Amino acid sequence: MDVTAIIDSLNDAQREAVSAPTRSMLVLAGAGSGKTRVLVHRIAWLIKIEHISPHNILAVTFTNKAAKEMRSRVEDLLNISARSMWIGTFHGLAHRLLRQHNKEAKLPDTFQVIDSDDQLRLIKRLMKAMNIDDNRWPPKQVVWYINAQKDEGIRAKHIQETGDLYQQQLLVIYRTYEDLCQRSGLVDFAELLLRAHETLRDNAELLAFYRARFKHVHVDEFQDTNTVQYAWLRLLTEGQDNLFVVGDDDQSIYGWRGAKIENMFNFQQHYPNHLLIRLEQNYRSTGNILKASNALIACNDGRMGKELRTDGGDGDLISLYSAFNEQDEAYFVVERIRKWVAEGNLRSDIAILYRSNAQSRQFEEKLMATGTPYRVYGGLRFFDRMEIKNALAYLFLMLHKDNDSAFERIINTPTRGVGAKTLDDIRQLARSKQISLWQAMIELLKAGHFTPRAENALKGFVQLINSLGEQAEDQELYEQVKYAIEKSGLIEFHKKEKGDKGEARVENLEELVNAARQFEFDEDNEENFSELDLFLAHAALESGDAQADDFEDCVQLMTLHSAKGLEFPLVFMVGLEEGLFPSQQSVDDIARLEEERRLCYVGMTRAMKLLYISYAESRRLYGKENHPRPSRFLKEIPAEQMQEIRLRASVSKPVSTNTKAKVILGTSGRYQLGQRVRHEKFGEGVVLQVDGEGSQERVQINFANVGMKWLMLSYAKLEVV
DNA sequence: TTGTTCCAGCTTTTT
DNA sequence: GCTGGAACAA
Repeated sequence: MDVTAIIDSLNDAQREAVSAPTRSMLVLAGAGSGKTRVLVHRIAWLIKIEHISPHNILAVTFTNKAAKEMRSRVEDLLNISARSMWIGTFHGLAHRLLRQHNKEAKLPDTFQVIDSDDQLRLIKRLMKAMNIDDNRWPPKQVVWYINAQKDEGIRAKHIQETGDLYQQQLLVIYRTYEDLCQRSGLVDFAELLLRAHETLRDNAELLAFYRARFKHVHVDEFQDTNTVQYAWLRLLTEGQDNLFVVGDDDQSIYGWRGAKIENMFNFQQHYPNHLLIRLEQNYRSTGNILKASNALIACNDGRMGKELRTDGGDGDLISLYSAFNEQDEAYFVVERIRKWVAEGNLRSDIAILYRSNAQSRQFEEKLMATGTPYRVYGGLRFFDRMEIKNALAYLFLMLHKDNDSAFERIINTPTRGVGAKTLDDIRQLARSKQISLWQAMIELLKAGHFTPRAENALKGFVQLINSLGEQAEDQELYEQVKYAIEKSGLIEFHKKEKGDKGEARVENLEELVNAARQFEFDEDNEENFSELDLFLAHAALESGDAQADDFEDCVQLMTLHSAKGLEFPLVFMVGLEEGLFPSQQSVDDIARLEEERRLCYVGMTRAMKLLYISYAESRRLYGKENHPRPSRFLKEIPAEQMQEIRLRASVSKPVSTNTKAKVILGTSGRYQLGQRVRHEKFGEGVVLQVDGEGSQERVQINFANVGMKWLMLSYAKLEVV
């Protein structure tokens, strides 16, 4: 292969980044400027032109999806298998490191990764055992505190005791939690990263080995790295000048999760020899969308500075719709979708983006009513579902009897007659003798401590878990899974659940068997972990997509956060209201407000051709009627790029936006907002909206007797009262 | 052990 | 206004 295949398709800036001689590099990649492309081509360049072995390349991403995509794109481009290349998420790579060097990491070789849900349960249990008031110290806040410390690389022992009782208690819980995890070999997400960092830092030999191995280190979405992640990267690359990072400070939207946008500025200090490259050529959006986005983000201070441009035309103006209320907003969006589809376009090219998940409901209802297929992103992921976690807990416990989280989860699921009293006794003994719940149960059984009923139940449980373990020895992975969910009675248990909920659960369990069948066991995985072990770790680290890819053509609904990295020809950004977007909690803090603005920027730059922005003048939130002001972000978008859409024939009250153009629909002017009319069947009502033109013209009327209705003017016989 | 009722809480969530 | 979880009663 020659050079041309790798760099011909690139623009000048991209080409410079891809083909530069080895040194640290910061690629400031604007939205839609081809940042993944640069990473992929850079790696291809190293392998093909610089003859670097894939073995010597490390690439880190944040999501499993991004990691997979990057690997397959490199492989496609070069037509080789790049298996020996380390590409993965920070968490995945940290896990791999800890597995391979568990001794150096001071972890038992049976250590287990726990997800955030397990972590919360663990903290709750711990606090109960410590008799801590969970009103003063809500477990969620405790978890947040602990993770925030770990993200900063701070252990309990590093924290100074203060006189503050609240802080003091948090610290005590943190310390106890650390001990408990260490004793039972549990590793939460933040711990994976922190432990991986410490392990390298404290083992000169290991560190030297990995520094020698990873001759080139690449990072995607660098603006989202937290303190520990960056420290880990620095450790690996210190003195080597080989850290290649790609990021966009304007798209940093995870500060609240510990991401440090400062890492981008610090990088420039820490790697003084670095080359800075800006990718500002945008291949996604029209000129108007880019101009508007540029203007909005320019309102932020402390940026590295970047302006997106396109060679394409200006395209359509951004449309702004001021809705009467949230119902009306949803109606408007769905109506536009109907038109778009009627014009022969794909539903899957449409995204509805909102600030908070709760906003999806309105749109779902309206979409459902019009029979428009849609898909909501977010929500529970496959491996997070209760039934799946229960099934996995059986497998966990069969493998590691001392895993207390698994024990707690399934000791009475399905119900087998083990009540609170029985469980309390077990917990008590476990705590006082510092042994696992399983061991405590065995001891109490031996001592004949329980009532006959409880004893039977527990004996049956022990037998069940043991028999699963015995069976497993000569079974394939998927057979083990299948056997476990059947023998455990989980299938039966969920079948009994009323409604289609239970049905869905059983289906999910069957899907789990499938997932096990498809699980790719990495035989040459340097360490001799069992297939089941790796499958369970996989389940914790990769939560799995919410739904398996549904190939039906449907409208995409998601939060602005989950839209990052995606693009759609038609985008609706909804709920642009003060208090909602920017969110109430952010308006008093400049740093958080700027993050909201970046979020808005991320949303706008998802749009390729058409962007609709809307807000409601009145919105029901938590059961209360609100009259929010339009979002300040609307005023930051230049009027030249916007047009205001009006469905209503008459404008009830002027809105405080600065749009130049106005598009007024439903112009016949026969009916006006607020006009009283009479329908021969429905009785009297008030006109709420007018929409459409000519024979398509329709009015929405709120009837005193039958509520809101949409009527076609050409059919409905209306009388002005 | 199960069903009921009451009550807080309520942005965003790559792993 | 809805939901999940905890506290109750049966």
